[in-house]
Amino acid sequence: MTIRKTESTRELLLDSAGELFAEKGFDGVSTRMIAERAGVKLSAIHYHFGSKEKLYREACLACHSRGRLTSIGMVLEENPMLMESPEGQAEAIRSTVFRSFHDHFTSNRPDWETKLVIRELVDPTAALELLAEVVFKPDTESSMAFYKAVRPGATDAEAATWSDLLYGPVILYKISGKAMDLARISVARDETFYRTAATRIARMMILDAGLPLPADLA
Amino acid sequence: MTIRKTESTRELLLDSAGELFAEKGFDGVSTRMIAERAGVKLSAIHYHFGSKEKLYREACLACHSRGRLTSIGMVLEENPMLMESPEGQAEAIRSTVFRSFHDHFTSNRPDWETKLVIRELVDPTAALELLAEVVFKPDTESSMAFYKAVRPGATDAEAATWSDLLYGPVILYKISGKAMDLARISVARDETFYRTAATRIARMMILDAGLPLPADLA
DNA sequence: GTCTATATTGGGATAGAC
DNA sequence: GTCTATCCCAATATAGAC
Repeated sequence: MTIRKTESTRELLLDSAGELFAEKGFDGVSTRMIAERAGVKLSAIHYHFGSKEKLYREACLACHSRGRLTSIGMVLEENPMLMESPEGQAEAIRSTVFRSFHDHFTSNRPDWETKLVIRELVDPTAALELLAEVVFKPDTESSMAFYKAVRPGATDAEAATWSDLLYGPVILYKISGKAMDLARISVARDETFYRTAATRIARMMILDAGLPLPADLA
Repeated sequence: MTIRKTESTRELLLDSAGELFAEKGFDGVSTRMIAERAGVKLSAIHYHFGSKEKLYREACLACHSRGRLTSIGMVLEENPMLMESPEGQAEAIRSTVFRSFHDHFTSNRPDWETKLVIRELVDPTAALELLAEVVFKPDTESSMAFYKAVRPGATDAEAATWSDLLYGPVILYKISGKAMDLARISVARDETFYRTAATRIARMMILDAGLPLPADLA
């Protein structure tokens, strides 16, 4: 989009394909559209990737490695001391929620890089199995482990439903933007809106885990 | 699938189309697949509906009229007295959440009837505008009005984010089932799981609205 | 209203020159 | 590695007999 002169044909194709697949899904995009947007010839796709399906898989993996979804496991890895007090645990939740929202809505990263991964949740293709192993499984495991550490008696189902609420809302906001704009014209999905949402979710998740509420979330 | 002998060709096509569109999306389904599943000839589609796109629109509308998503507006209409006490308001939330989960996961209604509507949230087609007016707008308006009645000082954005959390989780569960099964094989999405989820969400939403928690949600 | 063709387009993929 | 030209098939849609 900007300084693409230096990008290789392969990278141009990956970018174009990622954008289009994220927006319209695998079936909604033709190889001709991808080639045209990339400014290369159709046959380049098959030369570099072999098939449309393989290009799709490559795009999923590329966008995963470029734009990782924030997980509570990442936050705890960066600052392991957070686990040592209820206040720290609450902060880990707050940080995870706010960083997730930042990743998706206020960072300047192109949004197809995560949207494509999330799309597989909803519209599973053959790439889902791969992504589940590399992305979804580690993330849910880290948040379920966190919840069980905080509430030792919890069942798997309880940990899972808590974990779902940690990531679910941001996923839904990421995916269903157009419908929201149509449904309520009075509420703009701007930075303030997402801060309001993140605040509410962080507060609810911290309280529901039985942890003390940080002052800035009251 | 069961007693379809008496259904008209038109109804057979609507059912088959609804099921397939809900599962694979507009682009993922061919008219041939629809006709074959319905047990009718391809040309019947164009005779009865004119085009694939018109059939899709009809299917969206049909499934909406058959399987309405539970909204807090419906609950309050059925029992207006609930608004008259904080306990009643809390019960309205509890009832909305549990009925939503029942509609989607434990009723014996075919799930394409709501899944197709929800899919438009994620994969907008030309039908989205119509559905936003008929489905999404009334539902979000009723829940935002409810929140504002409970918390008079609330902003539009606050009401909107609360409303999103009321319906969001069940939508996400409805849509991303396959990915969840792959991501955590230890947790079955059975009736117990969904009861756990509904309990947690109802509890969080009631507390976050500043209302008293019913005894059965502790 | 339902059938059997068939028209027509657009899709993914390939061959072979350069 | 990239180009042009083309193959082959599946898709939507239509025509016209019954």
